[in-house]
Amino acid sequence: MSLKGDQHTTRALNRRLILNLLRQHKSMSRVDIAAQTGLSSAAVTFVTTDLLTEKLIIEGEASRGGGGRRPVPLSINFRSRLAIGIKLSATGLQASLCDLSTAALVTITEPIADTRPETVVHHAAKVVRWLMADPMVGRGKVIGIGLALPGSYDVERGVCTFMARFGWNDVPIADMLAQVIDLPIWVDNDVNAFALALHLFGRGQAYRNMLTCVIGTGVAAAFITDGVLHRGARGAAGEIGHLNVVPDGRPCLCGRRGCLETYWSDTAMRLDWEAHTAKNPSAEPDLAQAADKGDVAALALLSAAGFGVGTALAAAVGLIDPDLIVIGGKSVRYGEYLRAPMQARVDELAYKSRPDIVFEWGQESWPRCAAALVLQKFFDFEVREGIRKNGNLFAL
Amino acid sequence: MSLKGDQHTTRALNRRLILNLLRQHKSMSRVDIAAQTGLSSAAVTFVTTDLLTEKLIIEGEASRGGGGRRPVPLSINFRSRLAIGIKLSATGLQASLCDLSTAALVTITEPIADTRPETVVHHAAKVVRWLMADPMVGRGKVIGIGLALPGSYDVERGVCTFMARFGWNDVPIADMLAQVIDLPIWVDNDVNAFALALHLFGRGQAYRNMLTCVIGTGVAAAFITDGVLHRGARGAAGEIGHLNVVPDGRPCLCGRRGCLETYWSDTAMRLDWEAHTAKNPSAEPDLAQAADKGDVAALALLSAAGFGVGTALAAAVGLIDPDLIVIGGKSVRYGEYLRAPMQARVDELAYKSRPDIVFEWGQESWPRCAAALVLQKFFDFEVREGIRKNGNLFAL
DNA sequence: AACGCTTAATTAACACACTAAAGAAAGAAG
DNA sequence: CTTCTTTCTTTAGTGTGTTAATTAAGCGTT
Repeated sequence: MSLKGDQHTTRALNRRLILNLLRQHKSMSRVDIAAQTGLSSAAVTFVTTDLLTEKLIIEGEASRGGGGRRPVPLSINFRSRLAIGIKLSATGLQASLCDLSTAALVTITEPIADTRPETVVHHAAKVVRWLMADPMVGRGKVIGIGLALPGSYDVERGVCTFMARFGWNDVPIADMLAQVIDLPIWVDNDVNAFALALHLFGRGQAYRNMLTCVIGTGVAAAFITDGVLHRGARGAAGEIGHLNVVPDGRPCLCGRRGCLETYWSDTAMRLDWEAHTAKNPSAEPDLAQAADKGDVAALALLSAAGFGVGTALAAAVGLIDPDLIVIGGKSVRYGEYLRAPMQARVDELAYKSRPDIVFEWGQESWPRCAAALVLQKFFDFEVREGIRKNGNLFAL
Repeated sequence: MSLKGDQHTTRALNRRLILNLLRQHKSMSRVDIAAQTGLSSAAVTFVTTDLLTEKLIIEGEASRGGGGRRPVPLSINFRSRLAIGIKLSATGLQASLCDLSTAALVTITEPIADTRPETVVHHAAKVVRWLMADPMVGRGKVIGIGLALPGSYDVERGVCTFMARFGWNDVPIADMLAQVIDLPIWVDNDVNAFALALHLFGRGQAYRNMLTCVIGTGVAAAFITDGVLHRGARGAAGEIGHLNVVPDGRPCLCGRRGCLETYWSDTAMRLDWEAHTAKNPSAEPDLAQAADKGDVAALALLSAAGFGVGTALAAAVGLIDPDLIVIGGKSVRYGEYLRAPMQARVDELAYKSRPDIVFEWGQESWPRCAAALVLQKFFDFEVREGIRKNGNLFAL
């Protein structure tokens, strides 16, 4: 589905261009924007006055004392709109009210009784109502809800096609939420959300090709190709956790054996370490602290994990040729003990390119990534009422 | 680099939209186009009269006898422009004069004395002059030259970054050719060209996500993500031939050991079969014919190859989630003997999606794919003089 | 054969968003 | 205070789209 062009398209294109420019460089004058975009200064005035009346951007104080009228710095008014990001996991929901920079203003967690879609919808609606009641939330300020799922989501059809840990198959979760929440809802796979968040505001901002991987309950990847998140034909792209690494190895939730994530997910590593400490009562019970103390077994475990994940990443690097690899998830706390062997393995196997691996994760990363699902639409598309109903797809 | 919008952008967008619609459905009336694109019928008239005066499309005879004025079928005038595609390989050049459907009108081969860039440029220029002298070539009919290289090419910088078999490193081949050929020149990796050709006119036309793999002198992949060829950060995407499949295995041209293509490239299989027939003089010397005759060793070899390549493809399938896998290259002649075990292995390992594998290859595939590099620009961009110098990038 | 009905394609009137160029605003320097 | 410089805005003109009316082309009925 290619893009049809009319006047509104032109304006939407330039609006997006300017908004994204301001997102990257935090502040620019109108002439700077004109020079950077190739637009005439008049056109910049037209678009920016629109954005100013919508309060989406704000004018700063002119400074710089070189001769002539001083340029007025423009910057995005990050607090002008808010987004709610919800991360769904087996333990429950974690939700944040975020501003346009994905800064989390309020965060709450909500346990869920069971994993049925109806239950999830119920709790999600409750969480949204709670966050919407915050005094920061003015009329029309929240532009949408982002939901990040630990499973496959088909954006075209709007259904969660598969989520092993929840037993979901073809659940139209977006529609179900839309029945109880009167706001635009954007759903996607959680690692896709991570990739988008990094591309919009994180380390990946400067790069057009990026590979991301989250090591937590499982191991999953996602990647940005030429500045666009690649979701795959059925929204199933980024699968590396179920790569077979040991023929006839440990049984996996997916029903097969020897999958990578049965060995090198954060959960698997924690269980392995627990088994080790059970046999060696003198060992430090926390893997990260044990590594810090120089425990040889702990270092060996993390080194093996780095080697194992690095091997899988190297294959992905050959295929995708990313500028950068970003790792997220709970395992990020192991830091260099995990990163260094991973980088070494990628460097060893990589043929033509050797991208850097960086670790990036925080307490509120998941719900912030979920909020990025909303912001992605905001910065990439025209934000208007009815965009969801508007049939004009904006995909190239 | 996002797209700036002005009047010309709008027209270019709609022009491209209509041109691509006509490329896919071979013939459509103006109302059909209007309905499909969402454009008003007036706009369609404007654009199509432009295209008609440029002789890019032609009106057919109205037929259909249902009441009312009969629609005039429009279709692309495939012979109105021509493109020259050149495939470079260690043995020499193969070049074709192609029409807009990549149909090869004339094909020639030219051996090269050595693999130095200067030599290649010399022979390429000679081949172009020869093809341009064809009586079919009218003034301004040839819209460009496409060159497909068996190595990595960085489209942004315009240099061949790496080509092992030729000993090339950072060779600015496009500029070198531009000095002796006065036509727009588009260079890319050969497997990328294969993927583009399939996406434009081959089996991949209906799909937005496709994985392609060529099994010939080496083994290499390329993929289309969301309708766009993914080239990677340094133009090095699609590497699978140098995946390590046997630790400390056969030595490879790349300097390492155990690479996939040292076992399952067409060349490697042929050599293996030659070694086998040397020991078993009664065996059929041609591997494909031996398989046809039911030779157990031949079938085992092809089956192992299918298993080996299938294993690598399965990893790529998990990552990319393609609609379809298309295999090209000399090995396509082994047909089902190779395809069936390959498909079986992908089906076995694939987690969420099991795309079909199809074989597609012909005598003139390489130069036709090279010509597709030119046509891609033609159908994706506005065709105008000076497009190469025009700084307005058209990438989303 | 004339007339009306239907569908396709074109034309006319208007709207919108850009560019180019002139003008206004805001500060610096003489 | 005037003049210069630079930024930003306004105005006039162009291109491309939309809607609505018109013309074109064929079929069927009287």
